[in-house]
Amino acid sequence: MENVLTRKLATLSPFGPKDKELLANTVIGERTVKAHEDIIREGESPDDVHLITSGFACRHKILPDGSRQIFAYLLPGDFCDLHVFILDVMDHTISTLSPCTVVDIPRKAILRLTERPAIARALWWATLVDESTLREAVVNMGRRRAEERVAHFLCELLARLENVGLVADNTFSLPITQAELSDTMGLSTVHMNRVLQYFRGQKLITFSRGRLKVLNVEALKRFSSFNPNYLHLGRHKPKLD
Amino acid sequence: MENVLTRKLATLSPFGPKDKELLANTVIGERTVKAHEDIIREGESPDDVHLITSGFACRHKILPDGSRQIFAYLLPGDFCDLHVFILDVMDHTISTLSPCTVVDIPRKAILRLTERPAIARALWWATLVDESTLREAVVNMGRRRAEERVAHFLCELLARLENVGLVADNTFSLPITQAELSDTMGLSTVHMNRVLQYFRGQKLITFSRGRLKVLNVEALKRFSSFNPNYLHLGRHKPKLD
DNA sequence: CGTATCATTGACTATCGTCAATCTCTGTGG
DNA sequence: CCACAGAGATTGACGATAGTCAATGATACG
Repeated sequence: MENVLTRKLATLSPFGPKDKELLANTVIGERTVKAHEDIIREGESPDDVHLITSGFACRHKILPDGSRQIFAYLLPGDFCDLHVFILDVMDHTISTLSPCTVVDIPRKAILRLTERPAIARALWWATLVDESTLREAVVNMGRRRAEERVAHFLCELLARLENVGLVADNTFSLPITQAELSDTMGLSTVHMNRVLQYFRGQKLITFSRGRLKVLNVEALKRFSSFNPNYLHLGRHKPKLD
Repeated sequence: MENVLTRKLATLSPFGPKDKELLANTVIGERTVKAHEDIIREGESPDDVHLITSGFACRHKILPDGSRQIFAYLLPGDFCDLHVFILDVMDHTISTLSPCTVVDIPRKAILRLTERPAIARALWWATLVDESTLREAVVNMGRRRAEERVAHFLCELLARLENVGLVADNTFSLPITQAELSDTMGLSTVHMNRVLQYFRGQKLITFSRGRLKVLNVEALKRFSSFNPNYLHLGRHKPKLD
């Protein structure tokens, strides 16, 4: 009866059977979305909240000159747009990077979920981790050179995917193009390619046909001075008094 | 009886007299903090939430090589660390940039505030706008060259300060050094200086002795393709059904 | 008036982007 | 089975953007 969302949130907040049942009954009705389609667009004001259950999606913006910046990866178990409850209009677009399965959750169902304190806390936790991840992205873009930046990003992806059980033997599916990676890292495709070549030469990674293997996790972390604190993956100990 | 917080939040969520009274009674006991002191440090787990009532503070991280990245400016009316309710440990440091006045709000008082739905919504709104601002910061760092980047940042600052009534004649107090600006923009101090020289030469701004004047707002916005949507400054229209 | 901090400048270098060509892989139709 | 097309990856040559180093000016403050 467990789904990807329950598995993710349950590590944070101790759920009772009633919480789990409510979550299980909410995450139903998956639909598939092809690669490179929009899930929700800037300016829209959707009535459903979207949850990714498989595949990769991303938050991004397109600038007037046509260039694009991706600023967040949405992995299985991630909510796309919880914030439209408060900020009525989307200020960015969410698109799939690979084929995805998505669950559309009606507003009302979310309101029912947030009546359960443990679930509300877990959802709030999820938004705050998104924010923290963005802060680290700013650090990454502002103060690290291309090689360190990409290494740091890969460490983050490895940690996040491990957390939802999608890594085996330091290998995970990464079904996206180098152009998409460069839009993530704020680099040109050419430079992105050179960074990847460099990592291959250093025997740090292999990456082909949508699968990425980290050959030397410790070296990659050291190289990018990766510290996973900001992901707040450990078990949560709430103080509510 | 109005304070900077009430003024800011009241534009978002319609407050009743009881809401306002509660807010007024919460924001008491200001203390002053000198420039360049930490309000709360990475790794700490404070029992109070901090609210800036005057001056400039910032969120930042220091990297192992000693370089620093500032990723958010905290202006009067901004909360520093609402998130420690959920993420028990700070993952970054908050320091003053100028002398500040700060209010320390006990955990319990925040819990009491969040029992009022209008206030809870306004606080949630504030965190989501922080997040949205961070997304724009990533775009700014990733896909804009130094000149546009700085121009965009100045437009954002102007808009945010206008929103709390701290701008007159397109002029505002910006009591920080060029080194701090460069840590914000991910640039070297030398390059930061050159960008400012360029803007002065273009008659876009003046900036000296801690005061910044935007001489041509429209040109600055056009130059950086500034679109204030992401600040969500308009009046909030909640859908709660 | 001396000192410390900040701002400014020039010369040089490193990092990264652009352009354009080529290569590789994959899937398709004959 | 092979030729071909298209997308993505890779490479080299070159140029633009931004960093580093080091010296010099300006300003503020005791």
